[in-house]
Amino acid sequence: MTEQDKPLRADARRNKARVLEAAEVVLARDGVTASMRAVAQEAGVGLGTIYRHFPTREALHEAILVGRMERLVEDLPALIEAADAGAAFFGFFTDIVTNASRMKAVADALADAGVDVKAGMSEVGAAVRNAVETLLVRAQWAGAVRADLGMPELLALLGAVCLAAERNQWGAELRDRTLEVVFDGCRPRP
Amino acid sequence: MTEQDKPLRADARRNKARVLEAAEVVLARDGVTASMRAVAQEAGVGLGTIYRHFPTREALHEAILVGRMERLVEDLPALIEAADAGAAFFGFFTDIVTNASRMKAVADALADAGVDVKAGMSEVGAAVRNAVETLLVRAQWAGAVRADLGMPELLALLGAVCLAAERNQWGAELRDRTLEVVFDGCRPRP
Amino acid sequence: MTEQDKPLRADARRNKARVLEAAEVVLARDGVTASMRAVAQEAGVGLGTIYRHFPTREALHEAILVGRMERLVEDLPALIEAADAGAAFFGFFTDIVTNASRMKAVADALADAGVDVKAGMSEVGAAVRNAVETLLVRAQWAGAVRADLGMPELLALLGAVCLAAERNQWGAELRDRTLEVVFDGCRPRP
Amino acid sequence: MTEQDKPLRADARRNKARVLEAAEVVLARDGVTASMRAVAQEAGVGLGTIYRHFPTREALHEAILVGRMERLVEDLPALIEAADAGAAFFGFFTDIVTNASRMKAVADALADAGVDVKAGMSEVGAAVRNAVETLLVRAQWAGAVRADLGMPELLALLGAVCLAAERNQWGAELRDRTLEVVFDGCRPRP
DNA sequence: TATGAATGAGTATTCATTCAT
DNA sequence: GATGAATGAATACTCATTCAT
Repeated sequence: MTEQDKPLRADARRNKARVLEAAEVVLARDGVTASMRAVAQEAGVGLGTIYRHFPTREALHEAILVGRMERLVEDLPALIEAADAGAAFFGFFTDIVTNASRMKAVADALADAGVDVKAGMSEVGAAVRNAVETLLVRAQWAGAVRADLGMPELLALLGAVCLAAERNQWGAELRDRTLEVVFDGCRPRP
Repeated sequence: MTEQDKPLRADARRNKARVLEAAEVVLARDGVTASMRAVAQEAGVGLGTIYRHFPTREALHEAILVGRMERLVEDLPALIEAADAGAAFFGFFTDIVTNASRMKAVADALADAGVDVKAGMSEVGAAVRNAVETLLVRAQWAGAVRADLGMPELLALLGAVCLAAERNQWGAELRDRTLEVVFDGCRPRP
Repeated sequence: MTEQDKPLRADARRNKARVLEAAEVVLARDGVTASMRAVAQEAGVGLGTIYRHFPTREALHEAILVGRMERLVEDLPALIEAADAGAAFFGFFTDIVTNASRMKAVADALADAGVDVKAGMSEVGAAVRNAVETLLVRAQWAGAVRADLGMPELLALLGAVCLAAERNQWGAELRDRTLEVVFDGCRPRP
Repeated sequence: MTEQDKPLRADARRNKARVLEAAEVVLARDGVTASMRAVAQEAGVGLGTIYRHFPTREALHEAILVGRMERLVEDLPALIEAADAGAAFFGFFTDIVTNASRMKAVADALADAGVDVKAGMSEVGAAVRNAVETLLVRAQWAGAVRADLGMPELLALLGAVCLAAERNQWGAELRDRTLEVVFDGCRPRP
């Protein structure tokens, strides 16, 4: 049994979680240029502890991305089973945008549109894309979404709106009015 | 009488332009964290030359913004006079997005929708917004754009698509397919 | 509970001392414009180590001041108890001037006569002034110093001689001859 | 006739004088670290003009020193001829200290006590020292100053008091009280 | 294992000096 | 002669990363 396979001690696992949580808070507050020291302080651990769990700053950021993806995936199965496929599709879209401020990285990942996925994120990323595709196809079958809407432009749109909503702090009204335009563009011409 | 009123010497003006050009290239390449030294090297000038024309890194970034705005404004009068108001509207939208890789800041500014514009950019920013509004109203009068589309959501959409197109390096096809959805959303329901 | 209360690790304290020592040497050699890098090199530590212990250049300079003051204060109680009040007074004066090359800042502080002392130095500065006053009064009672010599001019003289001795690298002979003139001026007319 | 011998054109001479004057003002205001640009602005000339007259920053500073020395020398012949040699001696000392705020450099030069005189200053510096020595010797002959007071300690004292008076902004009263002590130290024991 | 002290390359900015205009 | 634009070495300070305690 190599050292890599060893399960983490309880306190080590707890520390890893605290670091991740703190990193999300600090990145949200200070932006991508937030320092490792700031993360350590927020987490209440030493700098070395961060580096024990994440070998580089990049690795920590990537771990946050993966975490967000995983949380996203959790909600998907229920939506996929929903009766109203159109409502599920548009609702999912709206949910993501509404939470865009905590989803910047998700937006980034979605906007990547399948290219250039970072190592370690391929599985969960693929899971998300699969689920989105399922939502899309079901909504198209149900006639709620135009048949010629492809995944690339859907992901591109979703990513774009998330990015802008987070960056420019869209209010609820602006978000709803903007999404209404986008959704109308997604609906079949009558 | 002050130095501000004096026109720059020919070589100084040339250098200032080179710095701005280089800064656009370097910012596009390295992101907002690009160093002043990198800009100086790209421009082929000394570090001091940058600081002669732009007292701080912030000032340089703002100058880039203003420059982009100004270039944008130059094309607007012709569009406003165009016969086909709908084509002018959608064409302008497409133009901006097509050049989005060099227009990140424009997107920011547009999306800001008039809020928190840096000093010195208010005028040109307002000019752009005015022109966009004219294009919108004319396109609505011509029946090419739905009547209930307001400026806030239009600017939000425009900003979002620009931001994403620049950030994720959309290819021509992805861009066109995505814009087609957005444009359909802007058109009146038949 | 805070970091401030924690005692420094042994090596950290050693490094802090080395930095202070090196800073004294370098400031004496290069003047107040000495660079932080020069201090780091003299101390044999990295630049960052200096900044860990002293957040700014100003803070380092102030720490040197305080350190010198403290060393000065250590010697005072014994002098104040000395049998020969005149010898104690003139001896103290001579001691300070003799060490003037490492006491430039003390001179500044003394000459300031209580005005404009940096925060954190007021206490020790006041202690020095109190002790000097005690030495003076006792020497006057003992008839070794003229009764009309006040603290302001005493501190002014002390500061002046220290400043010049440090600045112009007085040799032992020049210092002694000069002090003899000053001391004669301090003695009562027979 | 080489270029070096050519007398300066009237405007050039005027500019040189303006630069010197401005440099005195700026150095007094900003200290020795004052920038050449600040001097140029105060003088109302271009940077290049300064460098036409003074090849380096050092040269400018030295020129200021020489100028101050020269002004000092102008007053000396009258003092040397004065009837009361003691009054002349102490009066000269007081005058210098009184003007110490504009005499910092003089103080520096005097305090050098004959060592390390900068090139170009040797003549005027020597003139000053000669005159001071004459004042001293005459005062000693007149019995107003103790016979064992040598030039080195006299210059050292003078320099010290000037330095401190300028640095710590002595008021008139503090200056007079302090000088009284020094002068008493210079007088013969009765 | 956890800590945080140490490191030093990298950043923005200033300023003496040169030289084209 | 005068100007001020250009230069780039130098400075204070930050921060990702390593490693002794």
